Formats: sequence, C-alpha cells, structure tokens
Amino acid sequence: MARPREFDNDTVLEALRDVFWEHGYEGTSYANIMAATGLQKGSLYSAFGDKRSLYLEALSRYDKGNVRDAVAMLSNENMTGEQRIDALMQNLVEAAQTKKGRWGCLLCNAAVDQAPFNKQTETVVLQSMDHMKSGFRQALKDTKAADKVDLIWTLYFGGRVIIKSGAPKATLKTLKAQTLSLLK
Amino acid sequence: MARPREFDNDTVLEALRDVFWEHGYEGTSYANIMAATGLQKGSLYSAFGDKRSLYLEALSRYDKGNVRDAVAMLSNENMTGEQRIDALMQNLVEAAQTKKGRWGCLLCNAAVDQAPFNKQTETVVLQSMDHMKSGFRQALKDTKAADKVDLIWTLYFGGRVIIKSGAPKATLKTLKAQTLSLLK
DNA sequence: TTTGTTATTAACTGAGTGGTCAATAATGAG
DNA sequence: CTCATTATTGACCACTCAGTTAATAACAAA
Repeated sequence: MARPREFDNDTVLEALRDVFWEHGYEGTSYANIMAATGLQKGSLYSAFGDKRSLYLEALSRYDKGNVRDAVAMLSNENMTGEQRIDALMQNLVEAAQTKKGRWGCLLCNAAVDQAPFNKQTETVVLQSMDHMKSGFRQALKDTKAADKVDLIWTLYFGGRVIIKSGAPKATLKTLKAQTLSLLK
Repeated sequence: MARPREFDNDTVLEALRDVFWEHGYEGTSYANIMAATGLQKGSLYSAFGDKRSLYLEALSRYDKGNVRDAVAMLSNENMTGEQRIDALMQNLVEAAQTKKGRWGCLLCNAAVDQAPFNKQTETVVLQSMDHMKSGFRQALKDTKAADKVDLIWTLYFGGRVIIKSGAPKATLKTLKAQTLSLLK
C-alpha cells in the first residue's frame, strides 16, 4: 500500500549501538550516524525520532543483546560459578589495550557520561545494571563469594574503567587473579 | 613593566577543574568555561592555550589537589588501614544520589570519556590512577587484604560508576560492608 | 494506469562550536 | 609624562551541530 523500508531494522540498530558505543553520546554526530547506518537524517528521524531516541534504542539493543548474552553465560549451569567468573574476567584481560576493548562497556559509558544528565538514560542504565547483577547473583550463588554479589558486580565496572584508562593486560591479569581468589 | 594579570591563577584552575568535572570534556563549552572562570576566551587562550590544554590543567589540578588529599588520607598512620578504607567507602555512600556526588570522580570520568581518544589525557589519567593506587597500597599493607590492592583500587572506580548511574545509598552501603569484610 | 501512502533524499535553517584578532587598557621603566 | 609590554575585551570567523522540509521515488490497491 505504501513504499516499503529499504533498510533492515536489526542491522541499523546494531550500527547505532556500535557508533554510540565507540564515541559516546556527545562524541557522536549525525555525520557519524549516517556513515554507520547508511541512512540519511530524514530516514532516521522518521523511523526512530531524535538523537536521544537513537541513543536509547542503542542502549536497549545493548541490553537485549550484549547484556543478555553476558547474563546467560553467568547463569550457564554447564560451568561452575568459578568458571563463569573466570570467563568474564578473561574477557576483561583480553580487552585491555585493544581497539574495541577500549570502547569499554556501553552500559558503563552511558552511566558515566549520560545517566546524570538525562532521566530516561538513567532509567535504562539502572535497569541494565540490575540485569547484569542478576547474572552475578547466579554465578556466585554456590561459591564462597555468594555474599559478595554487589562487590564483584561493581568490580566488573571498575575493570571497564581501568581498561578505558589504557591499563596494560598485566594489570587486568592481576585483577582477575585477585577476584578469583575471593571464590575459593 | 607590563599590565598585570587580573585573575588569581589558583581560583581559575579550581573553576576549570569544577566545570570539566561536572560536564565532562565535550559537554563543556566555552560559554560554560567563561561563566565558571569569569574570564573571556582571549584571556584563557593567552594564559593557558586551547580547550584541551584547559582540560589537562584541570586534570593536573585534580591530581595535585583531590587525589593528593585522598592518598594522604589513605596513608594516614593515625588510623588503622581498615579505618582509612572505611572512611573512603563512606565518602562513596555519602556521594550517592547527591548533586556533586554525581559529578563522580574527575579521574574516572576522564578515563571513560577522554583517555581512549587523546594520548595526553591518557598519560595524565594513568599517572593519576597510579597515584591513587599508591594510596591503597599504603592503607592495605598491614591488613588481610594486602594482596588485593588492585582489586580494591578497581572497586573504588567501580563504585564511582555505580554512583554516576544513580544507584541508591543502600547499594553503596552494601558495597562498603562487603569491601570492609575483605580486610578482617 | 491512476491514486494514496509512506520512504528517501538533499538542500536548508538557525543556533552553537572552538578559535582569532584588532582595539583598548593597565602597568612599570626611563 | 612617554613608551614598551602585556592583559583584557568583544566582535568576528568558518565550521559543525541537531533538526526540518519540500521534492521525489517506490510500492499496493483499485
């Protein structure tokens, strides 16, 4: 009955997530967004709304994709709790001093540079953080650190900050070892 | 011999630190900077250089002031190590959901939104982070957690992220309790 | 093929950006 | 006082920003 969309919604959402992930909210211009998605401003506005809406879409996509995957791994009963935390911390070690690793965690980035200034963003970030915490609760529930969920959850975000700062892999390896020592 | 400066250098540096602390690098415009310092652009340029230089001055001031004070407290031999960590974590609890508390830690903010994009900023941030770590090393050296310096250091930055996200005081209280449990 | 509807495009807007500069003002030295 | 030097000011610049709009294009229904 009318002209159909030419783009694939999911592909565009992934591109949005990536461009905001890499550059942050303020660091991302429409020039970046248009290059990343292959769409013109008009299409973006009519499909999703303004820049803030695009950002919230990106955060939502991050939660339903990346966060969900991390939580699934942390809840995977085919591994021991310790193995799951080991795997998560190993991700941090491998992220250190790499290009994409230094994109950090979109959730953590959003918490630091947008949550205090925008209520909608704050709400989404808090939800996603709780989502992450549920993963840690699952992973730790049968370990010695079952009473340290908040600590290890917070530690994870701290690790993301450390990576962003440019810390070497060695520092992350130390952090991983010290974290695992809490579980046994 | 020539016209003297009308502003007090230290006052201006504090204002610079505060304005970048609150709004971040990209979130701070010259309009903000001029309002905060009471100086015109020309004066700022001739005295300090471009916007990036102003930011680096602000970070330097933060290191020589705020970070230095925190390290001094963490090294204060009039308290036990546990008391020093308690005091630091109490600061986090009190920062939760307050206006200035949600400015976060300028160092942590810089790590997340500038370090990956600007080499000079990265260098200053890494130095300041090491500076902080030296404080934790002092505080923990006679405690049960002497082998967990990197962990507690990272945890501190994680706590700053949690606060930025808008987490309630209760979460920070839990975090504080779990952290102190590592020391005894 | 005509028509109604929606998608796409590119030119456009006005406000705001970081940065510059020429004119002016304030000082101390001679 | 006169002059050299430096500080301050505010107008100005080119550019980029997010956001709008009018024209065009692609489809389905009739």
